[in-house]
Amino acid sequence: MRHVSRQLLSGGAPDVAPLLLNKLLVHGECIGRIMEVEAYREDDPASHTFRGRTKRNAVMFGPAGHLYVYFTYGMHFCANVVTGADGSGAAVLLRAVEPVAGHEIMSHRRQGRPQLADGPAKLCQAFGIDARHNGADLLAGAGPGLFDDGTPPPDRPRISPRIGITKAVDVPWRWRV
DNA sequence: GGAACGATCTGC
DNA sequence: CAGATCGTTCCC
Repeated sequence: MRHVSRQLLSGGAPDVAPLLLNKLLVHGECIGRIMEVEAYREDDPASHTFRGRTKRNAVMFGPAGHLYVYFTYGMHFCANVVTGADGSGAAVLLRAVEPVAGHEIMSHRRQGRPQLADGPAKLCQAFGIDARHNGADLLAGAGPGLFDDGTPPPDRPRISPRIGITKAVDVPWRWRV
């Protein structure tokens, strides 16, 4: 199994997002197949980068292949794969993965709840992803990684507007298997 | 300095 | 459907 290529992530977020479906998120013994994603980019009112670079969103403006982790609602972390050219302020939000391995530890981290990773904050909790992983390189080294096991993205992913936002609510940048 | 608000989840 | 809970952002 090999890392996803940096090249694959170098395009615009709405182009890259559907290509991440069926890729594998790996962290420690936990493995999950990506089932749902959303795209965000700099000219997009719903994006954290819309109002320019800040300390919080700096990673999104960095090179593709790094992890942008943000804290929200006072208690949740969400994880994004940074895409596009260095300086472009775009990323793909990981909204859901299907657990492939590490069910036991995920279930423990999720306090026995049956839904392990079917939401952006739930998957971070299940995989033990938090602020320490903000900026991590997903394509090299230890820590969380993004892998390709040869499973292609779906030919006809479900496409719909993004969830939980209040701006650009009709932009259809949500893809799911 | 202060207030408003989340790319959410859970339990009622 | 409302409450939890706090860092970030924006406005005064």
